[in-house]
Amino acid sequence: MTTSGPPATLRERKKLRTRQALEETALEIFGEHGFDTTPLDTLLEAVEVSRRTFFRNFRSKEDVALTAVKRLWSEFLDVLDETAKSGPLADVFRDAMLTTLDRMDEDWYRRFPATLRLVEESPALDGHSLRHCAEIKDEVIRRLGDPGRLELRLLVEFCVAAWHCALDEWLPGCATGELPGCVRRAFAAMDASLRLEA
Amino acid sequence: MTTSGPPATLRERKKLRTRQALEETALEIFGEHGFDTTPLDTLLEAVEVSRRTFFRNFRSKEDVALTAVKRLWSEFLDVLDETAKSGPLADVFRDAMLTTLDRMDEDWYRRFPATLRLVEESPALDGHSLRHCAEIKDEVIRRLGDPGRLELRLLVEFCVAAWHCALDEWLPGCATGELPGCVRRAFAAMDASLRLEA
DNA sequence: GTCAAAATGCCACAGTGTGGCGTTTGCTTC
DNA sequence: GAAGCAAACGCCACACTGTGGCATTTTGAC
Repeated sequence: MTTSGPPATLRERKKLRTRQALEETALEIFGEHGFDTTPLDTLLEAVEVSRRTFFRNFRSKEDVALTAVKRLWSEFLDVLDETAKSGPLADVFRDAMLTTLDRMDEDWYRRFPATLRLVEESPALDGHSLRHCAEIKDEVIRRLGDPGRLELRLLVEFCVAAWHCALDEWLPGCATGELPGCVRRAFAAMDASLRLEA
Repeated sequence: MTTSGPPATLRERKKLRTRQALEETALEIFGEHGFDTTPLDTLLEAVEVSRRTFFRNFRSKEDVALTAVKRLWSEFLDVLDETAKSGPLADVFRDAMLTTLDRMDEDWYRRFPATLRLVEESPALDGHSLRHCAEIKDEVIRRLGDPGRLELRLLVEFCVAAWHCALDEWLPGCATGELPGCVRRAFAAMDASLRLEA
């Protein structure tokens, strides 16, 4: 990430440790026994924290499972704020995503595919994921121009769709270095898709 | 709807009545007191059915609130099965949607906007709605061609995005006759959106 | 060392969704 | 029309998620 200066105080470091332990263990346990079928208590016992503490760190059971996804989009918005917007907005979106992917660390590339597999298996998790994605779309729109502009809304929706298609292509193999290629292919196909005939 | 021959037996009619009463009353009550803030029990007491009976008719609290949305997409798939697919697939999608809208009755045009307003207010409902939409997208893709085809996936995502934009434009006024116009405008804007510049 | 603030744990509660089981109600057959 | 059968229903109890109150421990500051 960009601006994650290591917390000075011992208290903050401790709190961060339990947060990370929850995120990490959540992926392990949910990945092994399924998200819907594993009670939250199983995670709490494994990390040895009370329910109260958990809900002070995460809004819901889904939240802790989706940290990798949220981190990606959070970074994406940061990148978007930094970059100069010029030329075709679809290219701006694609390049911002490529930059974002470049900034993700090794640990993220291990957690992210695991998260996607959880999302595939659990409708509840998928719903949460889609909902979060919708919020991000609104933010992206606000950063790219006039939110009331119909074409802009369509464009952002389409870019996110291309991103999801790229993920679908990438997920089976999950080779870290291939994701940018999948993204480029998906964005390159956007034009042809509109002209697709039966 | 198309193939809804009125149920012959008394038992089926009775069951249908409670189903409809639940759907109708749900929109009233949730619309008045909010979806998240209204317990399911309030609905159950109003319609005078037990929780057990409710969950035999609907999968969840969200389910009963989204019946109008589900009915739309169900009809849309039916229309898609009936129509001949030729020419640009984006046009096929748009025309199928226009046909679907034409088939909806007056009652639906009263419930549907009310449902959309509920979805706007409740993240949980929105998540369920988006999840259902994703399932429909897969069905549509299967009906339009090769599910593995990247361009096809993109196209369907884009068409659904256009539909949602049409709804956003329509929702404030909600005049029944204007929805087709909103749909045409949104689909007409698709081409320009890809070429949008900063 | 002391005191204030923050984080935690424990307890109780509301709300959603599921399963078992006995009872009612409508359908069928004689 | 009466008996038998199956579907729908209501009641009860339970598991799971998420929230609020409150006492306790831990940490940082003076």
